[in-house]
Amino acid sequence: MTKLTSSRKPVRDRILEKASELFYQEGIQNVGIDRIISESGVAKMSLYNHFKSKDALIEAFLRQRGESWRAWFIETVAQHSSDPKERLLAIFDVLQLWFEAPDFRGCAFINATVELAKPNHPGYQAALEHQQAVYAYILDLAQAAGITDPELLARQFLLLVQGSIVVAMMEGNSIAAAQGKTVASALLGSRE
Amino acid sequence: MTKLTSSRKPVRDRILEKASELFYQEGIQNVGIDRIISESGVAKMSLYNHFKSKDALIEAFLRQRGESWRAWFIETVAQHSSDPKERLLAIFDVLQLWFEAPDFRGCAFINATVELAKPNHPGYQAALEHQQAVYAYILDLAQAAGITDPELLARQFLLLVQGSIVVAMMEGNSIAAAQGKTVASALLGSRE
DNA sequence: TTTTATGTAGACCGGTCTGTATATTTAAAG
DNA sequence: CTTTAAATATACAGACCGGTCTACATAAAA
Repeated sequence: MTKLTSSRKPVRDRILEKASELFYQEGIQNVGIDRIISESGVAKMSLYNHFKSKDALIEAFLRQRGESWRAWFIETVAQHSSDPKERLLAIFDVLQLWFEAPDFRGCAFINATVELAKPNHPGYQAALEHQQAVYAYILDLAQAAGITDPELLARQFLLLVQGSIVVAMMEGNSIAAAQGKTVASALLGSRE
Repeated sequence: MTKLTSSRKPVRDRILEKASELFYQEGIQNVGIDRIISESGVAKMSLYNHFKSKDALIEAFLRQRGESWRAWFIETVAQHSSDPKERLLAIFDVLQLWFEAPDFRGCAFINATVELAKPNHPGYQAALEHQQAVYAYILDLAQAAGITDPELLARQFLLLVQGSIVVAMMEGNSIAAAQGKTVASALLGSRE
């Protein structure tokens, strides 16, 4: 008969999945290796077989989360509209959806830079690359929308996005998203 | 003769001073009690004589830093201009000054909420109160400037301020301040 | 001078942390 | 059936953590 434990998925995936959940939810430093292995039902040696250290696991967590978050975000924005300019505004509708998720606890990458503190940590670089990727995505939208000086607008939007995330996290509600959208509207409107 | 050690200032002040420096610079969780006592030249029992626990020390650090930061910020903005509307823009000039300080490592209160994670931590509430105080200050300026719907503008500015801080911290430079100011200008301009 | 308060020095405690070593089981491939 | 690779369970090392305890030094107040 098949195993009773939840060992359907490969061991590595189960470790990374549980680590992602705990790291994001409770903070990287507040979650120990023992928590991860016990809650994912895996032996400690299996973890160190797939990841050479906790730092390596942290980096894997950040890189995987970066990819999946951006995929979700870009896809959801695309579903809101096909017009680039409308998509720029839809960014804040999608942010609001995110903020309202019960497990929302801010941006994993901002949080990681705060917690890891040292810029030479492998996870720190992953966080920077994520922020660059988000900027590149907004820049794409701005260029597709025919905005003059799209780089400036993308940077302005980046500030608004990050500001909304931080305020939403600290306050524990989603009203920052709608307020960010009003600023975004003003920025787009002042260019016509 | 007077003591050779740097025991000019009261013990409690020396502890709090060094704790503030280390907590902000390297992160609360990355700094242990032993570091604080050794670098401030104080006995461990003295620390626990003045603060009942590390958590209490963290809270004291945040409350003291909140007061002194806001005092510096408000004063420096005031020096930039006496006109309320110009002061709203000067916010971002002062932010830039802050970002360029060699020891800048983001907002101690955002960082604290990320690190402490648990909203029932005594330091978490202190961080929320700081954010409220900053909002109240911006609201004051907006009202003095005769802005219509000053509450909305203050919230919009709060997003910009927090966004600028986060981006400046992650990137390690101060260009987010000037870009935040362009958004602030657009917001004020679109109201005339 | 004696008392009292404050600070120092350092050992020490229980607990937790990351990471390793070892011995055993499982299961698939030959 | 045998071999081989992967996962398990568990003990353990070594460091570090927050926090307590005790013994001693200092200095001002009585």
